[in-house]
Amino acid sequence: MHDIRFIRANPEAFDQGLARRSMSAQSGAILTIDAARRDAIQRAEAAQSRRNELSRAIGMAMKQGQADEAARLKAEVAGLSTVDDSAQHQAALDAVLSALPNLLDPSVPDGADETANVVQHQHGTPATIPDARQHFELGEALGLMDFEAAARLAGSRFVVLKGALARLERALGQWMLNTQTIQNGYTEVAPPYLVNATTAFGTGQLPKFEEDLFKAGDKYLIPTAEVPLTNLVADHIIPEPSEPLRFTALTPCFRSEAGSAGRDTRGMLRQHQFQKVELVSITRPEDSAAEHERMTRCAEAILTELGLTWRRMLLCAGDTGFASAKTYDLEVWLPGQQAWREISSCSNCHDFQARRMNARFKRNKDTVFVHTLNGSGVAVGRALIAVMETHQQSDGSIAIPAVLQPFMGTDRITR
RNA sequence: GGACAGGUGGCGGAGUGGUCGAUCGCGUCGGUCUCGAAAACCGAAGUAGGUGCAAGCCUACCGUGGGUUCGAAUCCCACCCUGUCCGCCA
Repeated sequence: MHDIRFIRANPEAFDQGLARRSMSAQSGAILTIDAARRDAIQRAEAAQSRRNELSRAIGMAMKQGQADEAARLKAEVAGLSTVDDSAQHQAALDAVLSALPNLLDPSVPDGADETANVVQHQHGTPATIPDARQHFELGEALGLMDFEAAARLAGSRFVVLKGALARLERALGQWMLNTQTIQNGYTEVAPPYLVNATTAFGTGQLPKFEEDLFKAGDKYLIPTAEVPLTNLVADHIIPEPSEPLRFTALTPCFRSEAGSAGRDTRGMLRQHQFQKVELVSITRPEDSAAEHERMTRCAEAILTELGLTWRRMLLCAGDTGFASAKTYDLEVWLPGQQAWREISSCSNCHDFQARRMNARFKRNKDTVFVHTLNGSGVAVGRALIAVMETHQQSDGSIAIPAVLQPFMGTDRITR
């Protein structure tokens, strides 16, 4: 959500910010609504003030037994105009502002799409495995990955994992969660997987992206634990966070994948349901940039310890998400697919979500909006894919990374 | 799902139609005292919007939304949430 006062004071800067996202100028239309809104407020409040004044006088007159005077004042109140259309103008303003994306951090490069993203760092070199197979080929050959069964049970974009692969998914989730809590100091949270509309609005899923969510009754299935974790501070004035608040959760995530029909239909790269370890930080404004780097490193360490080849991408203007001011994507190399694929996305949202959910802290006399950050630490389903394709053996078995062996009870998955 | 009881400022808890944004306690902040701290004492402090160079002034907010009234934290209606008991149930 944008600060109307910022737009009022800096209309050109605001429009230039939108232009970086290939959006047309909005400040003119916004300020017109704002002017009408303030005019309506002033008229309504003036009338209200006069009425309050007369009401007090009536009370006084009645107390002193001056019935005639009271009656005269009542008649005067009855003649007062009571129109208050400020709420309509406010609603119109909110509708416009809540649908506009966050302004970008100055360090974000220009560009229209992912081709303009910038490689920041690369760990390892893409392996060329002779006759490398993709994860679904490996999984089906092992008899532990069943897309047909999932389709019968639920439909497309689901998978059934069995035996050692089901256990591998569980091992990945447990190990990642342990790492983020024990080593990196995040507080483990077990949040609801369904949230109400207010919560979904707070992080920016609503109103613009409702079609991406699954709905159950009047609730929404979370598309990421970012939604409940970030909203933990919604509507709160917290103590000044000299050290960032850090939350993590391992949850299933549910996405309708509306609009991605035909993309990544084979395998379990793009599913309606997947596990993810999410990282969320709540910081002071001056701390969010450093926290963004720290959070990204917390995700990167996971990939390194799993023996994966990865690179950090700084997303360009056109590829940065709605609520984010700056995003790093982590991509892993998938030897079977011979491609880099996103496995984590770490975003600094500045105060954009904080404004939507009214999350602040107190500093001296001021109430200040917090900064919110979120990142995958990391996506479990995609980590499973990466481990399978990276550590596949010529006989079709999968070598288990050392860090996962205690959770697996074995160093290899075989038929 | 049914029956009761509740939802008030960071927390606890008063307040049942007329200067109530709201008594009080705890906690917080500033000060006095002290070498320093504690205790004690004194004082300050809600959120948002509008307006003004500013001091300030105005408006709204007592779960949410309506209603009654000149006037609502207080009365009425609906809904949401919490607690207790009952029913059902992993």
